[in-house]
Amino acid sequence: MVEFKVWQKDKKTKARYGKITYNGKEYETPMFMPVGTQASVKTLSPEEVKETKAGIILANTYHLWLKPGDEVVKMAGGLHKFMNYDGPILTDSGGFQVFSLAKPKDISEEGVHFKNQYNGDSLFLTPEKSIQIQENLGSDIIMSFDECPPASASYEYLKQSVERTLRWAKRGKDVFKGKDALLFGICQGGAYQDLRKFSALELQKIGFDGYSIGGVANDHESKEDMYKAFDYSTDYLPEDKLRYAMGIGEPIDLIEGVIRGIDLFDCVSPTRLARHGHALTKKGKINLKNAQYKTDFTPISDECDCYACKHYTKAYIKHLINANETFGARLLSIHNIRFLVSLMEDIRMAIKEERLLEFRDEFLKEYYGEDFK
RNA sequence: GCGGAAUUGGUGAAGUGGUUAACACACCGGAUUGUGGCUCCGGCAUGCGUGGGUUCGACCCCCACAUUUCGCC
Repeated sequence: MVEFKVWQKDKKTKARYGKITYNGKEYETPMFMPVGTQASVKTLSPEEVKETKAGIILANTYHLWLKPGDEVVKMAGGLHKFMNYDGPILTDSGGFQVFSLAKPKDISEEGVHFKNQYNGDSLFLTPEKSIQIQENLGSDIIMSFDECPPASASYEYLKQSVERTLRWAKRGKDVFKGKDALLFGICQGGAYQDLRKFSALELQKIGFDGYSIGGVANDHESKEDMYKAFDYSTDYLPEDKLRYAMGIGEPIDLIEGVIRGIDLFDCVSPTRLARHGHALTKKGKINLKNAQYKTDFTPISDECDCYACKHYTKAYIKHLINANETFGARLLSIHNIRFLVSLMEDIRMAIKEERLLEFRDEFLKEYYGEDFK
């Protein structure tokens, strides 16, 4: 069972420092959670994930439902046993994937019809089914099934979508067994204050163990709108529950999110960037495919304490990426995850020392360069 | 020595007597935010072995030379 407590609130911002307890272990928040879509953080073993000091990892209802099937995972004894990970596991509801990966045939009050991406079968996912799958998976933090409309959706569409997502959230809560897991509601409403407020307050009437902020960072949404969505959501969410910004992982967004009162973030970016040859550093993102690194026999970062930086050079990792060796993606994934986890450590320290805004300015100046406003 | 074939960017190669030489790989950049695991988007031959000629116009036709390759003595 996951338990959460806020330990310290920042005086100048909405940031909070907190602790999650799980199986006798403590995990500090704000926290970044790596994504292990198909019961695996791509290219990494659970030991390597732990070595980055990441706590919670994500898995996906949508993918695991289709392959190998939640019943198989249940037979294996749940995700923790199946994938040999004893830390907390959060599962996404499949809401986002249904809209982003499958082409939904039709979205009705009852649920969503869509095609299985692997074999074209017609499938039907409902709020009840999503919760049931997540319980079969043995998830510790379960998401409500929501509709995730594009950032370009009209106010009218968002309004009716928010209302339906609330009804779906209620239906999910009604079938949720509540055994050893938390259930989160998902706040939607784009960048509209009234919709976010309505969504946040209505979700609380249903009552959840934590609240997610969804519909952010969708199709080229501006940062301004993303931060509005954060603010308009957290302004109306309870102080004593976890807040989770879904799919957010750019360093600047993590910092701005924490400032706006968010505790949890997840993102595919550290591992995807890694597979494409990019490394995150305090001086910005670098592309190891660039010719300049061919004979650069220094680590990605001198200050980084990750396995990749302690033992390997940019030139070697570049060679692995160029040669299409998976070890390159693995080293970069370790580094990038460690980078974001370490950024969160710095953020938590800054909250504790009451210098979060100063920390943000220093970080951004170094990350984006002197000319950053 | 004689006869045949070939010669297009880093590589493999398409190509037609008529404005900008296809495509692929490699290479050089960029992208990537609730993950379809090698993806997506750009750039990249001012030149078609060399030198002549024919033609309004030639990578494409003709001649010579060079190189490669095959066959024969």
